[in-house]
Amino acid sequence: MPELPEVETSCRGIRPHLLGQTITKVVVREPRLRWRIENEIYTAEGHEVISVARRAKYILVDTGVGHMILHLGMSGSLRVCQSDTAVSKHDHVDICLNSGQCVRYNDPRRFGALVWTDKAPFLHPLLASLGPEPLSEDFSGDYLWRKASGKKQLVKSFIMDSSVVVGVGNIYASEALFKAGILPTRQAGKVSRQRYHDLVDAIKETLQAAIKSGGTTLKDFVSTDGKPGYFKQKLLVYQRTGEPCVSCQAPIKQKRLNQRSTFYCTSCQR
DNA sequence: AAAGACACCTGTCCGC
DNA sequence: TGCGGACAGGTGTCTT
Repeated sequence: MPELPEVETSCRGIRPHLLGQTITKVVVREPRLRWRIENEIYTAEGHEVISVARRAKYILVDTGVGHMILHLGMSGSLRVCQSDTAVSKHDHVDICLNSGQCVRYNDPRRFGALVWTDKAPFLHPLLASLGPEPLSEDFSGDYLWRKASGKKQLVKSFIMDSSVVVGVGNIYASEALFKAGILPTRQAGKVSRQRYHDLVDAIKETLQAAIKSGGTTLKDFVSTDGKPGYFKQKLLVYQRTGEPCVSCQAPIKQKRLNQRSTFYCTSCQR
């Protein structure tokens, strides 16, 4: 599920259940995620959760003696349930709490990760070379324009590069480029400064709106599996191949760019 | 150095 | 109904 809004929603969903709780047990039923879950993860047992934060699409759980770094990959999800709730297929990990609840990690494709670090999490190799958060002030039109200078890469690939900016996944890359009126096949270095300003605005708007919609599913996060259907209804181009453009009625086109499906309108995007 | 391809995995859907 | 193939929200690593 996870684009950034989904990860943010998951992070907000689990935070109140984790904060101030002691981790009584970490149950690993299937250690073979993207990387094998190392035994160090059990260091967390007996320690209190001090904070739950998000950086890019990583969820960071601070235990005081180290951090859990959690990633949901393509198909991962988290939910909060009682520790004795029957497990379902692909429920790989439980983080059990003294409240009797646990955070349960489910991931059919196992592209996700659960990593332990006893150093500052931002120094971890997975996080060390990440670009700015898309919703921060550091992410501006000027920043993106300067960064794009001389790049021959497609603008879509460019904004999906996590060293440029984090959290722009395949869905929102198409969506934001449509809103900004930029063809995904443009070379990054050939897009004007003004258009990068428009693109940054579009990325921020798109992500913010999605987080807001994700928020509406927050209240029943505990009881449901936390799968929000928020984006489907608001998507302007993604998976709308052949359907009329919301702006000009021309049929939406689809093309594969760097092995990723890409959706756009040839008359609204230049 | 930069850009693109590939790999990791399971589930689902579509055409034959 | 079954089977093969394509595809799916990510991203580290390998190859050009």
